[in-house]
Amino acid sequence: MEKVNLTKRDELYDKYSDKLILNSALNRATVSFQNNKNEPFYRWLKFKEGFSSNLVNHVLRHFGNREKSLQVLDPFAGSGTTLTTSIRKGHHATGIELLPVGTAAMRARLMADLVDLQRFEIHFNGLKSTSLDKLPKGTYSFPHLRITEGAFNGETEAAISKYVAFIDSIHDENVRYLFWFACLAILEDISYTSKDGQYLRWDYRSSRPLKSKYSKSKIYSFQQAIQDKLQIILNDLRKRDAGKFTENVRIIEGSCLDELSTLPSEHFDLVVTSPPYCNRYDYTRTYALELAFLGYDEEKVKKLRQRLLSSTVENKTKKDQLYAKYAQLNRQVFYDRILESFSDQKAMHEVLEILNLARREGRLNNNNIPGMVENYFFEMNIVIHELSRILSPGGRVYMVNDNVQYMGEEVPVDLILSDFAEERIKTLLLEWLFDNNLIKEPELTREAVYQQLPKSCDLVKDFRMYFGSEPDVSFYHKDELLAVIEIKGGTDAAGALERYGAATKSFQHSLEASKRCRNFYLAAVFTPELERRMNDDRLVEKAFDIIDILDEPEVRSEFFTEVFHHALRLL
DNA sequence: TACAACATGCGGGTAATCCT
DNA sequence: AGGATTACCCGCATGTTGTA
Repeated sequence: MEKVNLTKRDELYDKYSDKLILNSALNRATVSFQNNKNEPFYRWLKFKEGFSSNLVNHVLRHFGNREKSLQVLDPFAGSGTTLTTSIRKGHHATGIELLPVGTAAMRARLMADLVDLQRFEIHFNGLKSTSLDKLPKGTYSFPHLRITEGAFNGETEAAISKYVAFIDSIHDENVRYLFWFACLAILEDISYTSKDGQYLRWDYRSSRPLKSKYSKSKIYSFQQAIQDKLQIILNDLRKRDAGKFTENVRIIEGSCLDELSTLPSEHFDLVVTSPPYCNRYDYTRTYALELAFLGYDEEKVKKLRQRLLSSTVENKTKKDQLYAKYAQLNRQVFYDRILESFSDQKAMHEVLEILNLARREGRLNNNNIPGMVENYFFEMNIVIHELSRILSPGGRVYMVNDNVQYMGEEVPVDLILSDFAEERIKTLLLEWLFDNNLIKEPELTREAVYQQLPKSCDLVKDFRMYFGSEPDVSFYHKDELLAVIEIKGGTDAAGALERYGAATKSFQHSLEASKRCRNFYLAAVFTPELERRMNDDRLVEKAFDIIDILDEPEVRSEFFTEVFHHALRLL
């Protein structure tokens, strides 16, 4: 075995070991499309990469019953499960999606609100009563890409042509769109291909020269598939809910790397999303049939591949264009901060070093893997920073992701991304200080803080606040230490005492530095034993539940009162 | 036994570098 | 200089395994 240095990833695991939890309510079926495949509306397009409406419902329940309707965002909206599920519960939803297959599915959902049911049925009955072979041929031929060539047998290919000619004669725009979408949704079923992670896998019956004999379970005839699909759509249309989707959903077609920066700060309460994984899957290839049907040629497909969040070995870096974009927006500081936190991510750089070494020694099966991993985290870092800017106080992000392995090296995607996101509570403190005009530095603006958290900050009346790691936050008046805050986000009860133990060291230091110092302990879990220990030690002036601070305005204001009024006497 | 947000590999073309 | 060799990029494909 080769000798590798795993410390940086081990350190990251240690840092977050008490925050990792297993939740048996969220299983494989929930976080994938499986739970959705028989659900009305969701089942129109088999969007394998999606998660289920169950997951979104779980998150909405977990987020708690709020009086007001929430602003929900999905920056990687896909076929729109987050949006559809959220508005059903009375919320407002915004979705960003670049893959045209996804936006087509969401457009179909909009049409579902608008379409005239009777006219849909008339055309459906018309189609059922005539055999497709008897219809005129028309001029349409399926615009194949290189990698879709030979995906259909002759009969199916002809049927598609005739069907497209048939729907061209439908005058009602909404009905026509849904009929067109039905065809898009059955392309895989009627082809020799199946979507298989990174590429299309071909059935042995196709005319392609293949090394292995893969047998697709069932290849449907066009007539059968289209009728089944239209029937499902018709059944679901009868369950539509009076235009709610159209009224309460906003769909943005584009890349969230471009679009998030156009959204207002502190606007969204909840983000539920599933970004692409760092796993080499190339959706421009698995969705090649659909893209061809949508009119994408080779060139357009290539361009689309490069615009998507980097998750394939063929993605080139977007650093330069993102720099140019933020320069144009006059937000270089934000971009620089992202660069900084990116270069500070030691576990990721540990992985990159190992992968680059392997590449130099010829041990990688594809030499673009290090570049892909780097691009992925750089772009995701931008997404996370933008999300933190547009999230309202108390807002949360729920993200489905997975860790990956290359050459046996695990990349802890979840932890790296958590680390990027951890500054939320510090931002909250700064926000409160701004609200109460307690910040002295005139050049430190609210916008600047969202872009870059300062390491320290001068407050009025000779007070000063420092951000660090041990302690997380400290307050001085002139040279005297007056208060420190330790933040422990772990959620498992078993680790509660261990986390407190680590914090006591920092508390003891602060008391040695200044007897008047007040210690605040913020944790996500309090056990009876922990309460007893804190009572005995008398190190902690006051303890708060992090979740309560984030969620309950009264607790938050009590926390601020304790810190700024009682401990610091700043007010 | 079919199915997977799973994991790893290969061939051909071109650019870069080496060698005489 | 220019032919030979190597490195790298790009596009496309197959192999493996746990689970329901």
